[in-house]
Amino acid sequence: MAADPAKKSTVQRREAILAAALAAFNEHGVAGASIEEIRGRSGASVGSIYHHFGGKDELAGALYLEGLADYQDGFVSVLDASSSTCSGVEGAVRHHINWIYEHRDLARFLLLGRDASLVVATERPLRELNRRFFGAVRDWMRTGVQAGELRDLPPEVATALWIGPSQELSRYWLAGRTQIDLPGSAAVLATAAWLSLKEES
Amino acid sequence: MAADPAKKSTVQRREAILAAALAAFNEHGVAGASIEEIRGRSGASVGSIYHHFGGKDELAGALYLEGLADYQDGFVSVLDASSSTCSGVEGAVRHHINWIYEHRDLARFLLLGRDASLVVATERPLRELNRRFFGAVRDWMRTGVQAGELRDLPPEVATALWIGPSQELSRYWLAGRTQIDLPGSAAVLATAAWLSLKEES
Amino acid sequence: MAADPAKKSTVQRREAILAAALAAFNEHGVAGASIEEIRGRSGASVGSIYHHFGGKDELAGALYLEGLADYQDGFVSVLDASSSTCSGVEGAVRHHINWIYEHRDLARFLLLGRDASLVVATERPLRELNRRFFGAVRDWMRTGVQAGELRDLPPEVATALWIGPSQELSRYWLAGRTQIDLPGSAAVLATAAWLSLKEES
Amino acid sequence: MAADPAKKSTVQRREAILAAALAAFNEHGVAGASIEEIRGRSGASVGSIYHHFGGKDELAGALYLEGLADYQDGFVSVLDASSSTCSGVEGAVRHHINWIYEHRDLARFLLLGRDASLVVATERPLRELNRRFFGAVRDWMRTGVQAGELRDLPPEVATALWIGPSQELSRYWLAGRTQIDLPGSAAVLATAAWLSLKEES
DNA sequence: GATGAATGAGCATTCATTCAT
DNA sequence: CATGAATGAATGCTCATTCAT
Repeated sequence: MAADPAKKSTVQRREAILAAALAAFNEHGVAGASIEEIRGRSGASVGSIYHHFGGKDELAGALYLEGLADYQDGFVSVLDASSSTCSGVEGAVRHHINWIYEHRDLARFLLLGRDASLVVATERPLRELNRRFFGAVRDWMRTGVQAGELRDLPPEVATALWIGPSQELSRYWLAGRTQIDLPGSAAVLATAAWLSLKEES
Repeated sequence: MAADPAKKSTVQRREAILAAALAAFNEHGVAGASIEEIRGRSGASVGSIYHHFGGKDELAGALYLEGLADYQDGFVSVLDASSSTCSGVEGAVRHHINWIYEHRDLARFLLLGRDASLVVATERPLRELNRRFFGAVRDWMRTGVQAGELRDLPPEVATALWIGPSQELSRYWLAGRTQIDLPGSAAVLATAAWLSLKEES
Repeated sequence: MAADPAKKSTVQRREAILAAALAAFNEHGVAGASIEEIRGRSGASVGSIYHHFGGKDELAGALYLEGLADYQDGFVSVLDASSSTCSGVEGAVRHHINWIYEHRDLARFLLLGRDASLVVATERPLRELNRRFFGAVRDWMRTGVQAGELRDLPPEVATALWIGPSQELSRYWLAGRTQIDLPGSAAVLATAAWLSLKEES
Repeated sequence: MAADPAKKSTVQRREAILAAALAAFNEHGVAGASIEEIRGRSGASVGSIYHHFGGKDELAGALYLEGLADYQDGFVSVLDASSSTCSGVEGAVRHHINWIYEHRDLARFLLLGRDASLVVATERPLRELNRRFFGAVRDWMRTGVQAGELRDLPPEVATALWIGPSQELSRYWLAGRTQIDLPGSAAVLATAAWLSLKEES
């Protein structure tokens, strides 16, 4: 018997709910979006949403963690695949710009929507995710420092110099200033990042 | 007749409400904070809050606009008082760091709390405020560009390079990473900003 | 200016809610009654119910405690006013029957409705109420025991012999067996209680 | 083929569900307990519970009727086996105390949990059960009255005098006053019952 | 200006019940 | 007979806002 094409699989249902929630959260914020809206957008029933995610905050948490993990995985992959310190620094900037450009809705949620409820609902796994990511990044940077190619800066300062401008420009772009050419700015931002981080010879 | 020391003046009442609202908004977000909590923290009555501000969103808007205006005024003052392009760029970074360091609660609200409801309640005056601020900053930069001292970049990109790293580090700091030495990082960030913006000779 | 007769005072509002809740709880149990029903019966708004009582369980608790306190006060008054041990024992039985007969709805709630939620919501003041009541009753009985007029029994057993039959008959009556003549049974129950409790000479 | 030891027989499944339901009902009341909790405690699936009992109210009804029938059967057996009116009256009291002592969870459900929903779900068979039981008891008492050994009292009053004190003490005990010696009080309660019911010579 | 009781729309969440597998 | 995902009506409760005093 062939599968009923009108019937969604469990996985499809889950993803439909996530997509609907992302749109609703971006429009009204997590606190401002109602389950009813997510229900309507996703085609799922209220009970099904609760069955899959347990509650609105957990739903927001799932979105946040999935998005963050995807971004961080890509970032680390770029570093691992880089042939030089310079290309690693610049490649990470390009990945940053690129990821946001290609996942704008998710990026909007990650960068602009930091709601108070999120912190609570995802604290534990979020910490773990960040611990691993920042650990990996710091290890990579330390190698560059020891090779005399990167300035020896506090990790947070180095990260801010590296990603801060891209992050800031992305926020402008995500907030709706459509006249910004985000991908077109990647080269300038990448070069500037390397200029800020490299050890002066 | 002597003033009743237990009776707050109108101004004091207003400020008590603003302070209470700021704390509540930072803890739970604008949408998550209740008038009841602000009432309790401020010692004012529900009616009094409505009398002074008209509603929760307007209260949030007042906080946002007051904070933003103060920050922007300081920024422009630094530029106006600077004796050189370099000292203007670096001074603005120092002002940024300094203002956040000295107004951390307000800064937390401005940088981390961007709630959806705010946009609606303050759209008009917010636009006006930003229009003036960015106009003044662009004018100042244009002068530097024409003098051959600043790179000719799209305004948003220039702003991102200038303030992005400080903004990013401030976010880390405001989010609670207390091991960060924010004021101590000002010099590095200021120098890096100038390095990113100055026209290569 | 005369008071608007259509406007209920705060006290009247409170009592209207209590009366509506009592009826609803007796009909469907505390868990089965909805706030909506209490709202409809009382004429108050949902918010007003919450303003006055804080929640459904607290509302049930308030009813329970007020009813119990009234019953217990009457019981102790009878003992205090009795001229002899025999008249005290018998008078208490008559008070028991009489109180239930005259407060049948409240009695139904107290005797038949013991919901799980009640225990939690009223635990502390309920304990205190019972502590005082049973303490007073035991003191009174102890005097009778020392005078050689009452049997020396464990307090719970004495109470059971004293009030148990009246309680049981009241339950039948409250449950709806309308053919029972509750007041008319008081004499028999009072005499039997004294027969069960008095020291055989 | 050998039976899978991990697989419960139909009867075992049924009893596991009944036991889980009894515990859940005693903890939260019938209205307050959820099928989900019963599912978790019993190890059965939601569907299985519905297959065996049809619904929550029917489940509660089955527990109630099974318990009541067992209690009543024992009561009537004691009367039938009694060699004298006195030993019948006293034996019934002892059976009452004993049954509750040995079936405390079931007794708690029968005596303390009278929920509104029960009445509806079990009305018909419950009436029938009680009709037979009270009919048998009244017949037995009538014989004693005609023999001049028992007082001629309205049946409900006689029942209240007979069982009321035991019932009342049992309620205290079931409610958790663990310092009560229930079995040890049987003799006193039995003697008192006979004293209350016997015709004065 | 200040107060706080009253309002009632709106919302998250629960839960009995069904049914396809 | 067993399973558990799906359903959606029902409900307790919150909270911004109003307004008579």
